[in-house]
Amino acid sequence: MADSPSPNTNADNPDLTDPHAARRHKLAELVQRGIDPWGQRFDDRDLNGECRARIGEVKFVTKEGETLELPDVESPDVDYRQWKTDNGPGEEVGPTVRVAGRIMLARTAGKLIFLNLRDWTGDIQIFIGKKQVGEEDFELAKLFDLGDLVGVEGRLGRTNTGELTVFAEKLFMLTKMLEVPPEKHAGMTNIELRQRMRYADLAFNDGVMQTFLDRTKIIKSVRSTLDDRGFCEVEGPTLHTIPGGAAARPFETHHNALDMKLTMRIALELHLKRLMVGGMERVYELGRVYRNEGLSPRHNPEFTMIEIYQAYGNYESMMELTERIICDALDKIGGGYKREYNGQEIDFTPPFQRATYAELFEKATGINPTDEDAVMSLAAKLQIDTNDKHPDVIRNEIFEEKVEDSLQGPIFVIDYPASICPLTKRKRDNPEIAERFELFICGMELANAYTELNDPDLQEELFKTQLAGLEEEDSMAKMDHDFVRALRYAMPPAGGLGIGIDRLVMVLTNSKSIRDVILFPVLRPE
RNA sequence: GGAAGUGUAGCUCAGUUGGUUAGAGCAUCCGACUUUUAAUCGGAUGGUCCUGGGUUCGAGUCCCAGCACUUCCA
Repeated sequence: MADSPSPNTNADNPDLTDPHAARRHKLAELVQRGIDPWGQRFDDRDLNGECRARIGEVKFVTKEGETLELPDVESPDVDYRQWKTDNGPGEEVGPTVRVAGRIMLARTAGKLIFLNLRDWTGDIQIFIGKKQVGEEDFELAKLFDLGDLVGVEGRLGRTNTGELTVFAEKLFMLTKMLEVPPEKHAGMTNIELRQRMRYADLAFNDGVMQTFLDRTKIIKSVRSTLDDRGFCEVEGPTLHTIPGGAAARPFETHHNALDMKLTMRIALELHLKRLMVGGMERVYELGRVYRNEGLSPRHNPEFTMIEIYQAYGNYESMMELTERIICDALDKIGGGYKREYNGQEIDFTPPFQRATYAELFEKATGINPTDEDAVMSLAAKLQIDTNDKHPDVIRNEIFEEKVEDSLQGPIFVIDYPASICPLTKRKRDNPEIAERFELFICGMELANAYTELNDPDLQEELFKTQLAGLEEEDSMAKMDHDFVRALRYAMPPAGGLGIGIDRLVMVLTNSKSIRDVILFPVLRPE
């Protein structure tokens, strides 16, 4: 692939029509002229975005010395050439700037070169005229290739079409690119290449940088929402001796000095609850968890989640908090509460819709979920394996198949069957129902919250009860004696909330795959 | 784990029923052009058709196996 240099690159007589060889040749040419192809300090520069914001400082000075404001060329009514004809002769005069960035496009027109220079605040056009920059710099400009990082010093102005442009006076080679850039219209579309070479994806594909900058904004926003409400961020261990807090298969590793098996964490829950016992009344952790499962557009083996615990709250408090976190994040990235995801309009205006597990089940299947015979016969019709399975497990498989995909949301599904929620407090008036909700958007589970179980004896009992029909790795029922001991020291009644950050970012940035919001998703080696 | 799809130049893609020397655009190189903006115009270079077998006079194309990716399902 691209990492093997072409055979022409080392030959004495390189084939200059080979793009790689041509770049190597120009590199050598730069060195020969005493120009460092890898650049030097240039941090006293102006960002392209700042330059664009200074467009108002560019004036038109007529031959008579009169200074005119320039018209707004963004307006379709303005023909800038005509405006100049009407007001000329004269020239545009703006402040001197220093910019740096990657050459995205280049157009030569005789003894002129136009560049589109990109930094992470956007693009700006560069005008390089042979007469204007002088022979030496013009020869340097001829050694520039698409993708090179260059610096330009010059005056801000406008071209005849009105475009804001840096009229170069001095050029700086900052770094040569030795690889060939992707196709300039289509970009790099091969999904595997984009993920393997995220650097090139970020540098050359539109929208990729914005998605990841939005991801950062969203995560910052989540933290600030919680910090503003007095929550304390902590860091729990990522190496666990007992993988707990979720139903998932862990990654296993080994500690040499202690000669013991360790597992990567699959959830944050049990350690955060220990901290609540210790008196951290509002606590959260935002971090990576690892689940040894298959890959899909919604699953990556390592992903980012946040878990939040609030003493003296319950799942109702967590619903309000969930809405607050999402709406604050939407405010930060802009674009309003009505957004498109996968072609559907999602309305995030709070409060989000709420419906119970039982009523959604009945609506989708026409069957009352407490009617065991009807549930069993439906399961048979759906060809769900019912052997040795607890009725609630079967019920939940039907729910996943018939209800979840159709939940466009945002909708809180509340009040789950208690037997599938071993870490959750039961409803006081109905011990069959757990105080739990899941937030669904476009059929995707985004958040999961409980009124947390804090009865140590009941917790111990639930750890011992393996639900019939569940594989061990699918069960949350893994005895953690220290956790039960912690509960005996009294954990306050509390609400707990977990949010899948990657999925939240997917929905808020309209990304179809979790791999579009994870910089370096898991891939097989090349 | 199962099914379907994809894999051709550095990148994006065509490639007919199996038939001459595998094409285009971008990029690259040469030439023209001092206000272009997906610049334009003229010319040139560039291929392990994913890998390995097989069928055939002849395979990018058909068959088998494998690899990678994508999507759907479990």
